[in-house]
Amino acid sequence: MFSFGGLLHMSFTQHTKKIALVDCNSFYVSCERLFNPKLRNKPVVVLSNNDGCIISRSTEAKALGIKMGEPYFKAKNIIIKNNVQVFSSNYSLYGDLSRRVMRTLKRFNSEIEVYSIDEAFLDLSNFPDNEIEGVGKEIRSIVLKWTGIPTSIGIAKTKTLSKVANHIAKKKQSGVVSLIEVENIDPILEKVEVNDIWGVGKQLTKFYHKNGIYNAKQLKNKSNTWIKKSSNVLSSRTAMELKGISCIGLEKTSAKRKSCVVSRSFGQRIEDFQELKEAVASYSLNASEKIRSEALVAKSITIFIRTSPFQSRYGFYSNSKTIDFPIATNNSIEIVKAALSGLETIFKTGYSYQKAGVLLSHLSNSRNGKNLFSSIQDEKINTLMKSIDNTNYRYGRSTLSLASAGVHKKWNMRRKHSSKIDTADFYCLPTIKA
DNA sequence: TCTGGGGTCCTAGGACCC
DNA sequence: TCTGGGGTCCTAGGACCC
Repeated sequence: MFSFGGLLHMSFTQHTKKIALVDCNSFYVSCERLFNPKLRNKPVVVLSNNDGCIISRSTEAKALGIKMGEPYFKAKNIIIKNNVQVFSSNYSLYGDLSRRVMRTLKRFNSEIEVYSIDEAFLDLSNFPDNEIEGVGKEIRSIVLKWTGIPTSIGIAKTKTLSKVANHIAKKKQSGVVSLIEVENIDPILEKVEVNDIWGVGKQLTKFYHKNGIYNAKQLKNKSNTWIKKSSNVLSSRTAMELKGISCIGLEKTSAKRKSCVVSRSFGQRIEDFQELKEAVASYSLNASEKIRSEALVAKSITIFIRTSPFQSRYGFYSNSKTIDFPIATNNSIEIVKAALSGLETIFKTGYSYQKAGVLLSHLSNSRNGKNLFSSIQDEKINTLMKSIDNTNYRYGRSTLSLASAGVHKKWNMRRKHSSKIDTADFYCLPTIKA
């Protein structure tokens, strides 16, 4: 009896599930700071594409009251008054640094889930409970030392709880919070507002508030059947996870993606059909190239255009058209052709277009199910696509393009504040003046 | 003047079948 | 005149994430 109980206890402590969420602090700002140490301890923001919104803020910028996602022009006053440093986003830099961070994390457990450009879940169940906080601190300091990127780490029994822990860690000096050995987490959950829970967005917040649920403790204690009945399975999963029951597994193998979108807001509004065609052709080329690089083919394409939803005085117009390919493809020429024919059907004159995009969907592996009709013609096209991709890889995107994608690209997005740092491009190395 | 982009999953409801 | 019911599959749209 005794030994049985002991065994049970042992196996239990050994296998306590421990999920860490490692999240880079103000990631894009941290990346810019890495190459410009003068930015340390100063307010810095990074803008979205087209210099539209603020999507990353340093602690100092947050303290000034600059909001996440706020349009740049609305925050301009605060920015100028406080000499906030502003950067256009530089995704090739951030992507590169992200890979360095992830590579470092893999040293602690090769099976990690890279959840986004600046976040990863790690399974740390193999470490003893009472050492877990120390392990977290170790991870944090190694990542900082090897990549220069500061992180926050939350550790708990489920992904949702590790998000909560991470939320708290962000405000702590040590940057690491573990809920593993906390006997009763209710007092902690009580301080977490329901809208700050992972998986609870605007609509659910509204719904929960209507039902008297304002914090994570209240959601945790709500009956599961009620949640499932009045909301959906995702919500009930969230609640279970708050209870400490793991329902959302780690996705260690990066699954093949199912769709691929390329869309942009224009630097200037477009009224001219010809220009719109150029933009759509250019996005189609990008999307085709992307799926080719992942050895995927698309079964269908959706083209969409719209005017600005913020300037209704000219009338709002938004439309899309989906076209199926007879045979799944990743051939640029075919994809551009379909995109332009789709565009013809939805374009209306008299509107000032603000944004367009293409969505390739029903993606599948290009090597499986080679179709019966593949011919010498197809082989030729494949060879052509390959050489376009190689050339563009070597000499920069859009060295080789299709005429329909245009040359002048008046619609190209604004990037007034780029740091122009590209860790993968020799010509972008910073120059040092003697 | 100026408001991002790229994903995933779930569900309701329609189409279709027997 | 009366006009079933249950199952599956697919898709569009919504909600959420970063």
